[in-house]
Amino acid sequence: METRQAIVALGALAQETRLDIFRLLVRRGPDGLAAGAIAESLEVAPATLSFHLQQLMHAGLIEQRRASRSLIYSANFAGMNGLVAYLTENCCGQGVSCAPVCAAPVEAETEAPPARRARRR
Amino acid sequence: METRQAIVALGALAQETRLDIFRLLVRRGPDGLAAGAIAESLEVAPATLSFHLQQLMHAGLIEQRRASRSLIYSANFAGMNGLVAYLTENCCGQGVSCAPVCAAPVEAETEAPPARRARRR
DNA sequence: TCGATATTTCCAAGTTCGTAGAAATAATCT
DNA sequence: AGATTATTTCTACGAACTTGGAAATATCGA
Repeated sequence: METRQAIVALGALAQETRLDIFRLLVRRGPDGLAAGAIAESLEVAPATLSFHLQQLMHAGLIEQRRASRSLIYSANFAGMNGLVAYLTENCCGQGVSCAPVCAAPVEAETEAPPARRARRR
Repeated sequence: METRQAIVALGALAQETRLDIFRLLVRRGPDGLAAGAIAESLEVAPATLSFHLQQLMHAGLIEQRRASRSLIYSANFAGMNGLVAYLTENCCGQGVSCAPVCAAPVEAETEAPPARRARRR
């Protein structure tokens, strides 16, 4: 993922309503949710929701498909994967671990900065 | 990390100049870089740089320390860790993998890996 | 085709962000 | 103390963002 694209994705998630929308869709999984259902669930005006959905679409974080009259939105996990990958690759030190999910990311041999076990005072 | 804090951190990184600053500091490692050096390296006006540094500080993504007349800024890897943890936990499907570093997600602990014993959820 | 439903587009506020010149503050050196 | 260096704070302004009412568009059912 390029920096330009990462900035768009970060900006898309850096907004309360949009982050709520995205988290809702993530929890919903691949099935997704209709725009109307999202609007009702989060209590957002239709026009406002549509605006935010487009921002998330443009950021490559959600996908859209039509089911009859409804437009179903779902999280784009590949897109989110790309963002997390960008962050871990560009914004986390190589030696200094920044990946919380797995203990041994790539190379673990540099010194450990937060190693001192300061006992609680 | 709470959602409110995550939004602040995401917003801090969702800006070209600030992302440049942060990536520079990450590459620089724990030694960090003086404000003046950052301004020169990125060609940003001092007042503008100061504004962005405060945003990053407020987001908990960088740290500040004084060395003589200079203020040295360095990346806060723990803070970045918290952000990545929030994203993987809240914005990535459980079944659908979204962690690119390691293929097998291992019961992600909440935060603060090497610190004291982690709190139970 | 007509009416009903689901969303988007258009538009007009009000709000927040990004920028940088000038002045102020902090620390050091002679 | 006075001069010098390093950053921040104050300030202002244009740009970008957020919101939602009203109208337009798209699809479906009768």
